[in-house]
Amino acid sequence: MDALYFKNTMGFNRARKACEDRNIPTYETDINPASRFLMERFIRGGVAFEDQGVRKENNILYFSDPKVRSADFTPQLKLLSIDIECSMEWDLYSIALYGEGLQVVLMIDPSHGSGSQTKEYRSFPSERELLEAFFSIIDNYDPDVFIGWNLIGFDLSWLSRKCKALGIGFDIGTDGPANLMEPGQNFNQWIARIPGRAALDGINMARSAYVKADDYSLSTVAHQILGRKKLIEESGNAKAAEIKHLFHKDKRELARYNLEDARLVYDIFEKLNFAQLAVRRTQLTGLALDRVGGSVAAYDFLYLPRLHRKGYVADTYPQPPVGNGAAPGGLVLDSQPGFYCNVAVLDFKSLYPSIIRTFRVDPLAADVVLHKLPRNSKAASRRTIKGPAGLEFAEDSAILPGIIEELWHERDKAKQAKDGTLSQAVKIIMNSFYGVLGSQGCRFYDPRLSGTITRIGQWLLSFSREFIEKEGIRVIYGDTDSLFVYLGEGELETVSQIGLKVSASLNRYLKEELESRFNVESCLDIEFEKIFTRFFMPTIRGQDKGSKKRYAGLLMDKDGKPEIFFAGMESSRRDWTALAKDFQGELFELLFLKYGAPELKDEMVDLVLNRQKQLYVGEMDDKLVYRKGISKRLEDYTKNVPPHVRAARMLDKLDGRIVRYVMTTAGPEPVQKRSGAAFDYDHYSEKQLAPIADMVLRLFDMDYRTLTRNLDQLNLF
DNA sequence: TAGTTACGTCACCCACT
DNA sequence: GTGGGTGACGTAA
Repeated sequence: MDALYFKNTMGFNRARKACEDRNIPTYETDINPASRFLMERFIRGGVAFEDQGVRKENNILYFSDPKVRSADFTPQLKLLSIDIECSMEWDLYSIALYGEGLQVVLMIDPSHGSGSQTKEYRSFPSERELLEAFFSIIDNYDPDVFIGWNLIGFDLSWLSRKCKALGIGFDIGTDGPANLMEPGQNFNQWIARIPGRAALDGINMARSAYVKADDYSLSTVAHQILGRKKLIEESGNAKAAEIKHLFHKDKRELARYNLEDARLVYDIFEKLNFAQLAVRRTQLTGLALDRVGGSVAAYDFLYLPRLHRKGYVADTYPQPPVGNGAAPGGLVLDSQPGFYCNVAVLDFKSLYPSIIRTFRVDPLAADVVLHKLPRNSKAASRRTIKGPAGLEFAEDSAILPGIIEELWHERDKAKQAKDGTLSQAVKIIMNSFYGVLGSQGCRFYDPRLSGTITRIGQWLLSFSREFIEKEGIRVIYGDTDSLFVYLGEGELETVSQIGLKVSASLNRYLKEELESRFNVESCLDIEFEKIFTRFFMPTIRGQDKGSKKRYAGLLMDKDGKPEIFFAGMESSRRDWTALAKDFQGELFELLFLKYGAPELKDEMVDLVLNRQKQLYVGEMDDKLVYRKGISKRLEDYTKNVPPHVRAARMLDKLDGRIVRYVMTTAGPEPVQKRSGAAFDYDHYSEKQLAPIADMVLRLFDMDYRTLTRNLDQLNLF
């Protein structure tokens, strides 16, 4: 293998083309040369420059052909939240800027000049003058990162187009104008190239940090995270109309609204530590601040330099697919439905990463065995490891286990230092490795590799289950890395001790068995994670068979307060109405807190009948909204047309991906555009209340239909 | 500027009664 | 009217 080095990208591209034309195979040619330069030097975020060739101009340092090396540096990023308001007709109304020690709204106001200017409210006669002031404020404030909500896809791209139309540079960088790239063939996102600064979108950050919300509008997320609401709650046309109204009638109020939005984004970033999370992920993966989500890219960045140091290079992506098709996923045990007291959850900590470590799962280590590749270690250490399932690996050639081990230590350190942000960043990356190996988008894709991980996971879960059952403890459910064990009646203290004892002896047993069966040192760790003092496992709707991935349980939270936890149930899904979710919450609160009390059954019947009655008399009208995502273009729903699509088609313009609609006697209607038809209470009773009630009522040999029909006959309403 | 599979539920559609 | 098949969605892990 020859390595070719180039002085510039043009030479690189020319040689690449020449090789392609002559059918000369090349390797890793898809890697961007700048990324290559950084990854081979293990530069991940922090860079040290040697001071030769440094020049300073306009407070900016320029380096020409400097020596660089990696450096440990954690910046405190200076954030600037920006938000624009504009008309549907493409007129700019205002821009709000919010940062530390800076809050100002720039407002278009042709009617008067500098009359009512303050530090926080400045008006301008034209878009051009406003934008020039905007650029000048940015220049003075000198932020590292712009933040916003749909910032790149909306605010920045809007401003970029506006600047182009006005014939002025989009001058928000430190050194030359910013470049906004539309979603196109190679990438499906808006990309902002801003010299000297980055742009981080709150929506992406929220998703990548696993913030769960019914939708990702600023309004919803701000309410959930900060408990604060936007000043204008409408959406779509109503919002546009309100903004237009304010612009013409009450500019100060519009400014207040505009600034509050910018501030909400800023506060969400502060509260959830988004900027620090992005910095930490950059330091762990080497990926640029604004693209830390790329799992495949992160894998390449960490893996390739180490592969080279072992004397190998990887293929250029893409390659024709290897192996045929499918790898299994996690094992999900059949559940034993019913009501329980004291169900403990035993849980493998970071199961897949610990399998990779224990059994040395690795692309190179597999190829070394499969293709008998040369190994450069001493014969004595040329051991191969074969676990309970899947491929065999050459221990001395494995790279990935070492990467995970390093990350594992980082995570332990982070936990010790109580750095939750770092700990979370490490966890996200460790967990992505399995997915990457099973993804066609990765140059190391091989379903035999991902399949080895999942099969060993399945084996471990079954093995653990058998151990626990041999101890005389019932396992009522399990999913991928968890076992739900029934500990029986008794004081919380007593049964918790049993749980702790079982998990400890299981850990010991696993260690011994893996050592003797596979000659490996176990990195697996099963933990007594929590205990539900009350637990409910539902059946599949309309059947007696236990359901999977759905359950409800009663936990004690940190302050010793009882808290109901729902997994997979209607309460944890956005596509059920508040009517159903609130009802389910109330039913389970009653069931769990009053379990064993003689009045439970009567109160349950009362609750069910009451809610139905309230529904029909209109007291629940504000809880009848469904939310459901649209994932295709509206005209592409051809096989069948579900209700949310029917509702969406009634709208002039879809505002976001999620449709909010209600069921009326005239069918589904979007909340933004009601025909005036009445709510279809029968629909809500049958589709939202009945299934929720029946799940619990069957414990008492009752059902919703009988209960409510009897009531009808008694003519109570 | 491409992490994965397993699962439950619903509405719609169509063949059949 | 019924019931099986399927597309779509959102979720667990």
